[in-house]
Amino acid sequence: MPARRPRSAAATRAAILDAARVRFGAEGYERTTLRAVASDVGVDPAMVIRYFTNKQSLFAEAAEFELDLPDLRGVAMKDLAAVLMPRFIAVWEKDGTFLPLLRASATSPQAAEAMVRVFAGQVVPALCVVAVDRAQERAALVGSQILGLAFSRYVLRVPPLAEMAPEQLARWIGPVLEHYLTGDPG
Amino acid sequence: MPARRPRSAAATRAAILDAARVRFGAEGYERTTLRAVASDVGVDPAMVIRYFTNKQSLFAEAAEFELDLPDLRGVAMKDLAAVLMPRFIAVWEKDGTFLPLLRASATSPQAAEAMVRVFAGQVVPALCVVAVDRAQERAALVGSQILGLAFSRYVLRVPPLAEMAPEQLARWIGPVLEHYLTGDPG
DNA sequence: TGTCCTAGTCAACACTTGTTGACTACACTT
DNA sequence: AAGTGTAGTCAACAAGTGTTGACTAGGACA
Repeated sequence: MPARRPRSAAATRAAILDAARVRFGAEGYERTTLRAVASDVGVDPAMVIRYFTNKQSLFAEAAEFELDLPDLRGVAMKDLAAVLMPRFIAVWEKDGTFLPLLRASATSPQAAEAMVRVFAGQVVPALCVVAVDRAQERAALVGSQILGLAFSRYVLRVPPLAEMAPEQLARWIGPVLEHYLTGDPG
Repeated sequence: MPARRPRSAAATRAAILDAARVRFGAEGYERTTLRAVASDVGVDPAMVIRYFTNKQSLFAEAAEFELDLPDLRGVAMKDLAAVLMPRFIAVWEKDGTFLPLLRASATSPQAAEAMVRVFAGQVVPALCVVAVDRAQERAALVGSQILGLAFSRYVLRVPPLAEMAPEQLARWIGPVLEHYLTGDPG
């Protein structure tokens, strides 16, 4: 019998959560199996249920995250992208929680709702201080571009976008954000 | 025994394909079951296999589509969005083949590749006639915005975007396309 | 030493899925 | 009326899923 060296409950719970994030992020909700997550951690599948009761609950916890957008007051319109882009990229690439949610939201209505909540709760407020009118509309447009970028870069891996440097990306996106936030279409 | 009224093979095949498109579009690849598709058509699951041999093949056939982008030569830059947007929206809303592919590409590498192929084979060439240099890069950026829009509007159903009129959408997007196709960031 | 609590395993359940192969009703030919 | 090809059904398999409940090693404490 190989010596069984029990860690603390909190440690395994955290390990499971981490593994789940990676798997959900790489393979999406349905293709991620509890058995795979468990085996990543080197633990019995039953443990996953013990600590998270459900696959759905596990996902819900794995997909919760903070964007931590900086305060945009006092940032010049033309510098907006340069300020925001690094933050977005950091969140995207932490292989933490964004990708799982993005992937899952394509097929799961609940995940889609969660995504909308993140958007409404964190992106819209941050942009409200720079968009004078029709904030919802403007923020949604900004969101659509940001989301499309994430999808093209990390999910589809469209060559030119997947390899583009963050600064270059910011230079392209900058005028677009400016347009969405201040432009005035009929 | 209720009278069994066999249709032509081609007819059922087509019916199955249609049902599959709807299901794949609404629920994604993994959550779509052959049994559900079959029951939509009112037929035995075995028929689906008989005509398509595989779930994967069924999907592959269901997700093949033509964008039929118009020839953009002679279209003024400022009218580009007004020309393109209706075409995109038509394809998106036909509940034909775009949504299945978009949804599936979030979790299936093959679907993602298929999406990239559509993009490289149909979007890039159409835009090449209006983008002078760095066509790949410019087209990819345009694609990211278009994709993000589709995702926000049809998958996430972000309120302001889901309900926006196509013309309004075109007015917002217009300057962005123009920027991506003609702008010059360091 | 004996007794709990806790982190963990084990084996199995109930169910769903894609897929198969053998069978059957129907309609048209002869 | 007999026969034949085709559109379709039926029942089942094999594999994999989330989930459960009963059990066990191992340290802490009395």
